[in-house]
Amino acid sequence: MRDGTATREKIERKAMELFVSKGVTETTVRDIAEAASIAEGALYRHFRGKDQLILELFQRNYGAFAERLEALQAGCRSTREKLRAMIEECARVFDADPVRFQFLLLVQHHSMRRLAHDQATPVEVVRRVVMDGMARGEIPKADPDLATALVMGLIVQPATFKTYGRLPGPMSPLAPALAEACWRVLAA
Amino acid sequence: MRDGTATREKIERKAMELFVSKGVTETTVRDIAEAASIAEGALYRHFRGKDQLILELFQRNYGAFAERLEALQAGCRSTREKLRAMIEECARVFDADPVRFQFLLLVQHHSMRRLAHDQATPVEVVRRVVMDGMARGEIPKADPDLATALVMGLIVQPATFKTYGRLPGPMSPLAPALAEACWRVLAA
Amino acid sequence: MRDGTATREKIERKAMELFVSKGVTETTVRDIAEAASIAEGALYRHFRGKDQLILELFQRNYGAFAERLEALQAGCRSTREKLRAMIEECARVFDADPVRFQFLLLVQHHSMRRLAHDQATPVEVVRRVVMDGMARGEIPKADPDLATALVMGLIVQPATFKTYGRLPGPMSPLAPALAEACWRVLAA
Amino acid sequence: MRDGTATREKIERKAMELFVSKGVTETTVRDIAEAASIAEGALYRHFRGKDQLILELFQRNYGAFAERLEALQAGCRSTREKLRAMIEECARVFDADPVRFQFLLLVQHHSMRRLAHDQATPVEVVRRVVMDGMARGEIPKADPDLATALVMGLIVQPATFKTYGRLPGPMSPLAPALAEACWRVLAA
DNA sequence: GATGAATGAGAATTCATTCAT
DNA sequence: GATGAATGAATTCTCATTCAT
Repeated sequence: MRDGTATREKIERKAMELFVSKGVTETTVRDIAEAASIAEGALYRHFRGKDQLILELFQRNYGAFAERLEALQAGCRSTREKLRAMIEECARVFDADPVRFQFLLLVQHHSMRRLAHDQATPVEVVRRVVMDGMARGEIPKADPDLATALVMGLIVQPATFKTYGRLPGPMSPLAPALAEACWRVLAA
Repeated sequence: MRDGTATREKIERKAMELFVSKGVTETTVRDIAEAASIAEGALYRHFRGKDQLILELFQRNYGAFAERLEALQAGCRSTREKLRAMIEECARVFDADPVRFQFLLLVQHHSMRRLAHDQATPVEVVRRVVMDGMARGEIPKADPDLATALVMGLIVQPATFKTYGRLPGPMSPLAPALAEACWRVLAA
Repeated sequence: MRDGTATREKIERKAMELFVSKGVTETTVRDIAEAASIAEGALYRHFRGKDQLILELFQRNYGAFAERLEALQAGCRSTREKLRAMIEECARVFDADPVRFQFLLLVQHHSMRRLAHDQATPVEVVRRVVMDGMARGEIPKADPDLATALVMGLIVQPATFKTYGRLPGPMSPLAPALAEACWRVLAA
Repeated sequence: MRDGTATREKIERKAMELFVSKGVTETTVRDIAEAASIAEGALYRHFRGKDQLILELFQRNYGAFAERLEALQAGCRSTREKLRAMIEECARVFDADPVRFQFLLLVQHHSMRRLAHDQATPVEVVRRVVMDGMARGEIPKADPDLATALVMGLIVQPATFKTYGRLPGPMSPLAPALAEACWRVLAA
């Protein structure tokens, strides 16, 4: 294996899977190495340590996710469309790679503090869309943070239910209903 | 502290505080013992071990919380009132003892599996209220699990925002707005 | 073993012995634990880690040694007597506990930086005696640092020779010769 | 660098620098490879391993140093001149390449055992000069090992002081004073 | 000859739990 | 009942060395 990139990606994937299924602290470096079929020490050629692996995994995915949401909302005219587009994207990501989505949910509070201050986050994108909607009069004025919390809750909690088997099947078919729920919550 | 009960309660309280502030795995038995001003070994006089402490803490509080919600909803006529009463109770609990509320949020997925199968949970209480509402025609028929997820999201996410400082102040003043949001989401 | 003091002292002694015979980095915590007949983890109840063990061992012994030299020189009238008293003490310490002496020699440069700045060192005591002697006219004026180096060399190198078996027998019988050598080097 | 010799020399030099500044055990093969701008594995093309690198470095330099001292003393008539010439050479070597000098000081005890038994050492050269001086009546008869230790101390300790910054400037200007000190120590 | 990914045998350290006092 | 020293297994991480490319 001349190219370490393949190993690195295998580590990342297996690590995310284990973090999600067992918990971050409960997953040992040995677990990850075994799952990736490499020796324990090999991991350290690719990541400075477990912490940095977690952080890097989080930063890259969280940032990319935020950017995708940002691009999507920027391509929509109305606030309602923006919300729908973002929710659809969330559902798409969840279905395409549930582990990735759950990983972000899992470590977000722990890794958030160590995030670069200028890095965009999905929550901030949602918050900005909500505030813009209020500024433009498309949504009645209200506490933007509470509104953001409500929108996030309507997305995150169904995803959590799906993760723990309380809701069966893929997420995407629910997207329209979630978008509708968001709109009802925000609209007068 | 002539009575072992006082020590036991101190252990429980300090343990919850540490679990919430540092994480469960990150909190050591020594941490708990120090915070409770007892020797490490003394903890084992009151609990079989760390795991059992966590489980017991979770079971008792989760169960009691579910019972309170159950009693409240049973005392209300309409589904709308039931929801409002439950949300107010959640907010009250959060404000009265944020640590306890956050602890339940924190370990719910981890400890859930080991829960006695017949034990009631807050989620089940909410789910039953929602289903009853649909059966009674007070709420339009829809997927009851999705509906439950949405209601839970509208409660849990604001609490999470408060926990991480994204939303200031106590939770109770938000209760009416959350109840209203729930109703809009559930109603046709 | 209710009292941890005995264990602690056993750790300190065995650690010094191993450090001197194998080298500091080459001595593992397991080596020390085995030599002290305790489990590896037990060491950490007495010392925060290997580094702190080394530092504490050094600080206490180096400081105590400096104080003994200081007290001895203070009790002497002339510079010549001061030097002789200090050299005799060095030889006595070497003979009474060669491991301790060699340990100080071994880690002095490594641990010196982390020494509290106000802590006295044997080198400083010697340097002060030399400077006083020059100020009082008992020794011809010269570079005090070079003079200190020469005196130290006349003590340390024989000790090193003894350590590596180039010089047999105890150190104390050599003390008069070393004191005489010092005086010749310093005197006009 | 078309010639492997250049690479080998770069490895040797950088290794010595690192050994002196960080310690031998604390210097990793990777450290050396990085400093020498080669890949980790490439080092093994030139040396069988880290240990052999150290040993080779030591043997060659220690032996060459001994030979230089031997040649110098052989070219002098009196013991006093021999000592002066050797001390001047030590100072010259120290000033020309302090790292090399310090490296020898550093690993001498560690590497000494593995030295070929017939290889000359600087200590032995000094010892022979001292013994000859006694045999010839130029130095009063005394324990030749002790005398050797004293001479070595008067050279090594100032070098150590210089290494750790206790004595400023180059070593060569001190040579006459050191030679004088040696003579006083040895002479009746 | 060079590269650097991979190995695997430890290294230091942590921590739930036990147990002598 | 309480104490805290001791245990021992597990964890993260290091590093000399090997080897496929």
